[in-house]
Amino acid sequence: MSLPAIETPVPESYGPPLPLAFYLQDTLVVAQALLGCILIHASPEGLTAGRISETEAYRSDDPASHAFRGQTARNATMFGPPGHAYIYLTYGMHYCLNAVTAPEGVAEAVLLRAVEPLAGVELMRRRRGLSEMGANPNDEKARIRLGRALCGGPGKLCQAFGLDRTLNGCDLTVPARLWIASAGEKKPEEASRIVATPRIGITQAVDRLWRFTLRGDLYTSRSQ
DNA sequence: ATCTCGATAGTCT
DNA sequence: GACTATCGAGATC
Repeated sequence: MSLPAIETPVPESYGPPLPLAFYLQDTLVVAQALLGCILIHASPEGLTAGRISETEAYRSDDPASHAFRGQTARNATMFGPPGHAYIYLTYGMHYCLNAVTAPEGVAEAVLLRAVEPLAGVELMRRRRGLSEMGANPNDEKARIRLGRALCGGPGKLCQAFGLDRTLNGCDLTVPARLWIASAGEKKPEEASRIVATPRIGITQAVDRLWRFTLRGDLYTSRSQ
């Protein structure tokens, strides 16, 4: 699946796209390593970007995974090559974005649940249908409130970024339309901030602590 | 702060 | 026909 690339300037600080090898690490490792990386969508309407703040891992041996009962038309992308976007509609009205992991044929993925908006906030606000929201950039509390309203949840994030089915299967390792950038070298102290909690909205395998956030990061779908 | 519920449509049994 | 990797509004504590 490939849509025409959108030529648009992207801040150097976002770093290069994460390479294929990144997505071939263990899915639990990928889910944690994606925290702090930058999700970027260059759309015809403009650029949106955000710092990934909440993820969930879905593995092949995992009753909560769409792919647990085998391949179907919906989950086919999960069985495809790693480093691609798996986007699906849930509850009849919300899209969810995943990064496919594991070698082709092994259906695993990481759900992106929340990001901190970095670029295209006005566009996000329009797409989310939010009008004026006291967005004084000097007020930290207000910034976090706005960030969570825009991108604090998997469905919100997809709406704010303008992601839908047409981007299902998009190659995330190529800076053309939708990709994930490294944000530069990881600070070693970041690893000590990772918090593992139960995944949200599932009824199977709730004992697996495969939802990941960074301690102190408030740009999440809920606290803790 | 935490809850309950309705919206809505595609997917799977 | 049941279920869903969600969200927002409204009620209640």
